[in-house]
Amino acid sequence: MTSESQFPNGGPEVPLGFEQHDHDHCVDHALASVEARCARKGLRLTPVRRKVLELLLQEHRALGAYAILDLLREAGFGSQPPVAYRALDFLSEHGFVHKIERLNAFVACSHPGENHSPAFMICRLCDAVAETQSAPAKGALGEAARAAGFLIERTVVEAEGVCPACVVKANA
Amino acid sequence: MTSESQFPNGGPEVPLGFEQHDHDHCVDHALASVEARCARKGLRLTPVRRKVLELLLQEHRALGAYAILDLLREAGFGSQPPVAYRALDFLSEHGFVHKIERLNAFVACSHPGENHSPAFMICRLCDAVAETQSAPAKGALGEAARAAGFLIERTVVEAEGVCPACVVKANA
DNA sequence: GACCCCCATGTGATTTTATAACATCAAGGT
DNA sequence: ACCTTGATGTTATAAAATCACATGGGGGTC
Repeated sequence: MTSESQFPNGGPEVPLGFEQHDHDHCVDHALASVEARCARKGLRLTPVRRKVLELLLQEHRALGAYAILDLLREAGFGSQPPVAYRALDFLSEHGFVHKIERLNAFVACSHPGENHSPAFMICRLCDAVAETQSAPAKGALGEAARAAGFLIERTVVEAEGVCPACVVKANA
Repeated sequence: MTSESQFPNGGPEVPLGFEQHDHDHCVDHALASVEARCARKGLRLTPVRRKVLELLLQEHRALGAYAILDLLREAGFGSQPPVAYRALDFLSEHGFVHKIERLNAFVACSHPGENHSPAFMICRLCDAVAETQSAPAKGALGEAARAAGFLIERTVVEAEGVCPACVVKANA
């Protein structure tokens, strides 16, 4: 397995996570991890579903359902919208991909753990998306919910702004 | 001006904010406040824009752009999508209404203050939406952004769950 | 007043995103 | 062999959003 020092100059131009890394390795690793989790839980990671996940991991950025659909077509799968949406439904239901509401687009989950409430940073200049953790129920929102008697089941947390790379470009 | 005790039994059935109140008064108050702010800032609160805001205040829940469009048509305004979207763009640009990304819908802002980063609680059973404040930049997300060098400009915070009224119904 | 510019509105057409409805098919159990 | 269940393929349609271009109204300036 290759080390990240293989890319002294940054490797492939992949913005997600705002940092460079050994991408092939990270795709393989993520796929293997999802396969293992599906096996453990008795979930069926069928060819289409696996392909959609692989595409999202490979692209490593937020893709619209129709962009995914195009890639599926190229890969020889069905090319009608429900094909993509059904795979995305499955994958996001189980936390393997996340929908970015703000972009109507989807990213592969970049966190290994089982349950997490993800938060995203979206660059308005280059559309890069980085995933991180949030604990919205712990802050002001959680307090308001408790006070109102509202039961939080799920949270959408998305920050829009400028990613480090674009900040540099903007100042150049 | 009427006091809220006018509705000992809850008044009109309006779920937003998860509480009952004197709705006519709150609409008038909000409209007047927005008018004042527009006057101060030199913003043009034109008839369509004012009407859209009024409709959202009156309905007091999240409305899709096309629902708004229908109401505009009934009120004698233009009825093509851009009419609604342009008014909504203006109103949300200036913080008088907010878009609920999760629902592709819009609500009137229920907070008077100038700048605020709103957060929303969305009931998955009755679609009621309550606005509250958040400080996402203060928690885990803010920390991650600082660490990554990401500049947050705007945040989307939406909690999905069950509102107090529907919790009661569900237990009945 | 005539002109111009800016901005908002009206309108038709189109694009993008998402779902409904129904037929087919493969895997696993009885 | 039969049935059930869940996944896929396909056609059609709904819902959300934008593009492009024409019209019109208010304020300036000369």
